[in-house]
Amino acid sequence: MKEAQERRRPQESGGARPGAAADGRAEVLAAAAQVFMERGYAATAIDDVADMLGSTKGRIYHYYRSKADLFLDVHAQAMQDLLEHVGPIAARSGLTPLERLRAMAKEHARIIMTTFAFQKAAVQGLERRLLSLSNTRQHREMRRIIEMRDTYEDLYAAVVEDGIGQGLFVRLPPRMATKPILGAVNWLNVWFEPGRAATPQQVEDIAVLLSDFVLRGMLPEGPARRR
Amino acid sequence: MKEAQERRRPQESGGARPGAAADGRAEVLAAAAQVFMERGYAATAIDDVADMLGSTKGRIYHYYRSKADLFLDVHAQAMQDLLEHVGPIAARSGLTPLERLRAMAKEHARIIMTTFAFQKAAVQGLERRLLSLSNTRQHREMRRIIEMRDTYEDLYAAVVEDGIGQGLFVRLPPRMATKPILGAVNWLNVWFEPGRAATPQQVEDIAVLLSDFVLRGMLPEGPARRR
DNA sequence: GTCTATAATTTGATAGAC
DNA sequence: GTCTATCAAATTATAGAC
Repeated sequence: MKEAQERRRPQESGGARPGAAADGRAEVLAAAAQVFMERGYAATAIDDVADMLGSTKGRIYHYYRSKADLFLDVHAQAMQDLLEHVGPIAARSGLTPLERLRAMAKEHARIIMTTFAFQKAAVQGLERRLLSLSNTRQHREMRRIIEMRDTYEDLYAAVVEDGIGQGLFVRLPPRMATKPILGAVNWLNVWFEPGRAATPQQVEDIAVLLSDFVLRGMLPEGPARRR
Repeated sequence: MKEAQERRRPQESGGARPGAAADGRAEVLAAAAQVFMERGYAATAIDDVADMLGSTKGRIYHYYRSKADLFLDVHAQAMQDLLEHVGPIAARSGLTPLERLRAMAKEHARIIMTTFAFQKAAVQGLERRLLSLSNTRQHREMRRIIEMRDTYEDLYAAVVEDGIGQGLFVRLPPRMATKPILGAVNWLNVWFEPGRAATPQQVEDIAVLLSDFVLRGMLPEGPARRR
């Protein structure tokens, strides 16, 4: 049974995206991200999102036609955040593949921690569950999101390939190498708790630890290391 | 009716755990793992599990009193599989921390790929969603599962600490170091598709790639490497 | 733009036949 | 041990008032 819960404010810790405008639609979106993060897509009732907003369903259905549309928008926003911030680093000139990979992973980690609700909701919903959308418009939007995700992975595959070509990285199939790289960082979505340990300094430390880890994961072992 | 205590091995394609016996309860459990994996906990209807079994609800409710109990058992089984297989490696004598960490991660990866339904269902349900179990018996079972998970992480923290003590690994807080290690491997639950790429050789290759990656992630960079 | 009220559907769980 | 039938609750989405 669903307990009566007091209404909370939107844009609580973890739910707010910095720079998110305060128009109605964005407020609804942020609240949805928060609740999807906490309960997952299927377990979230539209009424839960309304409660989070301190309003009723009417407000949500004014901006979104369905729960699936709402979720798709959260997911799209999450992917766009990644592409917007990591894309420029991937394209920046004057960096070695080492510096580039490290900077990309570090920024990725930072985005997860600072827009946690969106990222975590998106990762949870990455699933086949939504592939069964019969609605054409929704299905197109989902294809677009999957494309964004593939584009994002391409950024990593490219820097890996570059690093291998320059003899800096271990020789792995670039597409395969992106799996542990993204896995090590994306696992933040499972263990990170924005409530505690969310001072800027702690976020920075975690981002550095993770990005250094994945960089070392791509570096050949030093000759002086014993086995 | 109360629940039986013992559980045995299920035996389906994606949910296959090797060494299968075929009692009714285990069949139900394996089918549940399969469906939970595909749709997630909340989106799974008991009728879906019944369909997977080619039967009706009655069969499921004969063995389990609720959907939550069914899920808890899938989760417990997944954790037990990890502890049973990786625990002995963590305790084996005559291995350096390097060899030990690599063997542990490799076995972990292998278990994910060979008991995929159980592992993936468990990772998806790691969530806060189940923490709101009011039922006392279920709540106790959940505490037990969380304890298993903590115990499992301890295995990695211990070998990391050991390796740091011997000057083999980079100096990181052991608990923090386990995050990217487990993340790189557990990310398999997101991208691996047991349908394709599931020949024993491919499973082996992936396990080696991932375990080598996490090992390198813990090794200090060689002195001859340019930055 | 947001609310109340409600229709339509799904679903967890139980009872009792066989 | 499994099935059929059914209920009670929850939930998505809509209609129309304000």
